[in-house]
Amino acid sequence: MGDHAGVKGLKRAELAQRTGCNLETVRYYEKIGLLPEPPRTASGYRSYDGTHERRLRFVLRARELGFSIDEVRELLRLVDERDQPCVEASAVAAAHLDDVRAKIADLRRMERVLKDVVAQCADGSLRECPLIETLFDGRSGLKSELAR
Amino acid sequence: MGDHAGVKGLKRAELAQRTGCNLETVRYYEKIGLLPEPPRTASGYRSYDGTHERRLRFVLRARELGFSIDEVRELLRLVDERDQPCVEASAVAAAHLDDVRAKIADLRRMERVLKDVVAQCADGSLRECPLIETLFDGRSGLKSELAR
DNA sequence: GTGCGGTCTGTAGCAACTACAGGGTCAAGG
DNA sequence: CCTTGACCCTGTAGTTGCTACAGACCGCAC
Repeated sequence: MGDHAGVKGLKRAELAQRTGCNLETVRYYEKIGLLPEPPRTASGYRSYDGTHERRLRFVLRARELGFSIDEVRELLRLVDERDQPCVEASAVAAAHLDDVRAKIADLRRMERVLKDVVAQCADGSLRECPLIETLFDGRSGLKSELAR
Repeated sequence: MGDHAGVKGLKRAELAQRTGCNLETVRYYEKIGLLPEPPRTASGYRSYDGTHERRLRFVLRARELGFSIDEVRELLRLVDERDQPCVEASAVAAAHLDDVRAKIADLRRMERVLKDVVAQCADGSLRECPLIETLFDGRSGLKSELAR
C-alpha cells in the first residue's frame, strides 16, 4: 500500500487500536463532524496522522468524563477558534459538573431505597415481599425518599 | 361514549394523567408487553381499570429506581407467577444495587476531575486552559483518576 | 491466481422513550 | 343536522451514542 505523500499514515484500525477506540466509532465521529475527514490513499483507505490521533484522544477523554457529543463539539470549537477558550470551556465544564452532581444525587436516592428494601427482603420478617410491595404501593418510604 | 360493560373505564390520557406517565409511554409499555392489552370500547378506545393503573404504577416506580425494562419484566414475572418472589426479587434488586453503586463510583471520579479542572480554570494562574490541556494530554491526574 | 484478511459504503440495531402524520370518533354549539 | 374542536387510533421516525452487520473492493502472501 502506498502512502499518499510519504506520511506515516495510520489506517483506521491502527488509530482505533492506539487510542483504545472501537473501529466503527472512529468512522462515526467523522460522520458527525467530531473528527475531520482524513486524506485517503489512492485506493480510498483513510490515512491518519498525529493530529487526528490527538483530536480523537481529546474526544475520548471528554466522553470518559461524561461530556455529551454536543458538549464535546462545543469544546472542540473553542479549541479551534481560540477566542478565550478557558472562560467558555470552564463554563461548559461547570455546567456539566452540575449535571454530574445531580445524577449522583439521583443515584444516591436510588441506592438508599434499594439498600433498605434488599435488607428488608433479606431478614425475612415480612410475609409479603417488601420490594414488590414497595413498588406496588409506594410504602416503605419510597415516595418520600424519591421526593427529597 | 358507552363503556363496554358498565366498567368505569379510564381512557389512555386519564390513566397517563393519574400516574404522571407520558401518554405515548402507556402505549409503548403495552407494545413491549409490560402492560396487558386493555379491553376496548365499541369504537376501539382503550379502557383501563384499577388493575392497569396499579400495574403501571409498579412499572413507573421500578423505572424511577433505575431498573431496566428487562428487570421490570422479570419483576412482573415474579409477581405474576408467585413462586417465592421475595428471594428472586431481592436478587434482582441486589444486582441492580451493584449497578447503581458502580455508576455512583464512576460519576464521583468524573466529579472529582471536573471539580479540580474547573477550579484550576477559575484561578487563572495558567496561561493555557487547564481543561483543554487535560483533555488533550491527560495531565492533571485525569488518567490516574479515571484509572482508579 | 486465489485465498484471507483488511477496508470501504450504507444501513439496521440497541435502550427507552417521545413525537409526529394522517385518519376516525365524540360531544357540544349553532 | 351539521360542524367544529378535542380527543383517540395506528404506524413510523426521531432522539443519543454508539455498534454491528452485508456486500463490495483492495492488498499481500503463497
